Amino acid sequence: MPELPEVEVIKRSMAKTLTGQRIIKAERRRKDMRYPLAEGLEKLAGDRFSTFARRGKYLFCGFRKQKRRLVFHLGMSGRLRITATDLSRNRRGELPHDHVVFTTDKYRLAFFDPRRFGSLRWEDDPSLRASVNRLGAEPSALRAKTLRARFATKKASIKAALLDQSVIAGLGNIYACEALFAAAINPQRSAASIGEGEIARLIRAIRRILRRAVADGGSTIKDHLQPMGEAGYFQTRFAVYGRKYLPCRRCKSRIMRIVQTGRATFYCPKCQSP
DNA sequence: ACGCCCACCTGGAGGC
DNA sequence: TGCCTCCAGGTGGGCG
Repeated sequence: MPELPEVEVIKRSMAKTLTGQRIIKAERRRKDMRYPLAEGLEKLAGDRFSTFARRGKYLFCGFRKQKRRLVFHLGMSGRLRITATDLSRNRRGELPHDHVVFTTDKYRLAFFDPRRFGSLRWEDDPSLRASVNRLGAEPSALRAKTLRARFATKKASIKAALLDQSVIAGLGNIYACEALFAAAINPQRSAASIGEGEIARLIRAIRRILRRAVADGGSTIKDHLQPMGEAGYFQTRFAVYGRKYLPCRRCKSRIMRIVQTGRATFYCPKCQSP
């Protein structure tokens, strides 16, 4: 589910609602996720939520007393849900897939993830640190020169390069497709073939798309909801993603769907001609 | 060393 | 209604 804009929207909502909230209870309901869920959450009882930060698709959550931050990754289907009460529970008293639940004076925060590709680890967890250390530049900090140098040695397609988190942190399948359309670059071109002017255009396109997506609350296709339950609306503005055979918004050609490195790529063959 | 395939899971959609 | 197949906003281990 969540790429950079969704994680950013979730982070802002959590910061607004949870900062300073006193934790009454933090419990792990299930630990057999892709990575074992952080241990020792019960020590957070009596502590308070303090800071919220994002790096790539990782969400960092800091506390007043506990030195280490907790780090969420939402995988494909992860959500963070804030409810005022426990009304969200079913007859048996639980929502299935609420793998971690924080209870504060006012709220219940649940880490919900049916597919269990997500993770919740302490920031000093070796596997988490390795992943975060590998991350490339935040889109806001991208420099044309360094990006071009990075692409120059790649044999993969530009689409695959944009999904490589060690090059740019935070882009996923939706926003990679949308950025390539906005920059009028064919997704099958090799990363190394992207020229100076195109790199500059691509960086501007990435920033513009991400900024608009955040402003729209992210993209809600099936899973993503903001913590308080609101949908995102950027999906209504998709130029190509999920629009196979629909007319291009710019030139009316049919949008095509191909598969690159196992992922669907949507593009306009005319606007993004090779 | 890099690029690609695949597994890791669940659930929704669509076909029959 | 049910059953089957395909598909999905990500990541990393393993293999060529």
